[in-house]
Amino acid sequence: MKDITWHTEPNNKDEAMREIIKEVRNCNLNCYREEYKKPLKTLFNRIISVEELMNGRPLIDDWRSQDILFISQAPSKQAWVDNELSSLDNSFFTDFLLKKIYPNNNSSVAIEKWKQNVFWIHTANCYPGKGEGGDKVPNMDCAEMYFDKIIETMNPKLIILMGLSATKFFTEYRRLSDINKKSPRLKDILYLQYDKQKPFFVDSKDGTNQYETIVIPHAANLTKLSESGIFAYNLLIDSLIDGKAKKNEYEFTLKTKDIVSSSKHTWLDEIVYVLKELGGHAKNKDIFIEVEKRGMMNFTPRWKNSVIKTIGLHSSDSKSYKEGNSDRFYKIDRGHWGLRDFK
DNA sequence: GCAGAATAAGTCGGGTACAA
DNA sequence: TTGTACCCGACTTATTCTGC
Repeated sequence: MKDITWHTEPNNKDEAMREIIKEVRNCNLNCYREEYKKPLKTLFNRIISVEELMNGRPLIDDWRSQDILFISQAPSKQAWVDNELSSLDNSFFTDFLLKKIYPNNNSSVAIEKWKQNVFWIHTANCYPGKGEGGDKVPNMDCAEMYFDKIIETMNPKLIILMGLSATKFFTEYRRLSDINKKSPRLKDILYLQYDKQKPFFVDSKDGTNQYETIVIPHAANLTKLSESGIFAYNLLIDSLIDGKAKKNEYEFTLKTKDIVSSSKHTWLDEIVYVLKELGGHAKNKDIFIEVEKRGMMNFTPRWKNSVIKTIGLHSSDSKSYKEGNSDRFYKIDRGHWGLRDFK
């Protein structure tokens, strides 16, 4: 990770943000230019020439003292050549999102409200070029240069990460809460958010601050959203919608998952619980009585063997101990076991 | 490029048999 | 009664394929 040093006095926030934007717009690294080899056609049959692509400039939102930070992958080709955040006038915004967030306003008022609240940046500020399928996935150079500067200076109330590319910078350095894998799939991130039924947090670079963060899937296919994708958009709309009149104003229905009932209660869980109940240690006979009394488990004809086997698998005092298992129990005597971390 | 489906490989928990 | 070995099925994770 590149070293970034950026210190901002709170009362200089507006000035500092404008400095960052200026720095982005004046960037002369000319990334991805080798990708612009032939003209490209847009969805509406507009032909974009190589010269137009070459003349594009790094694209970043204007500063209006917004308090929400929205991060997506990269500018579209038309946004790039027009040097305008096209997203502000595409159908996803005007026909869907803005209508849900500002149901009582027309499109132009809704867009203006959105612009006043949301500061929009990309993982890459330049158009990354066209790949075999869609646009190429940008590298992390821009993100590494600017994300922390912007977050630390802006101190946003909420961060919205749209699509896999936007999450990559934060998962790469384990800064998205509850995500321990280095490159998780977007699907898994969305499912975890759905499972928790609440947003994530992104840690600041120095770990002293946390920013509430919602991850949403790319909006290209709203009709094919998974349940976790629908939840993500509900969470977003719920967070952005103003005031208390927010209920029942959007179409998605939130289905609450019964997390408790889906979590599995294993023999290990049961034995640990029972040993705690029995004062941190007990003889097998007493463990059996307590387990039977609780009636939480599946009692097969040989269930007592399962208890003994499970203790052995999780005790380095046993020959059955399996390397890599948690070492939860210690042997006091034959058929007499204690719980290691009992206090 | 992205997401979902299908498939393969690996891991874990549970059940049973049997020896000490 | 206790401890261990073996087997099986369920679940998780990784990889590949396919369609948009």
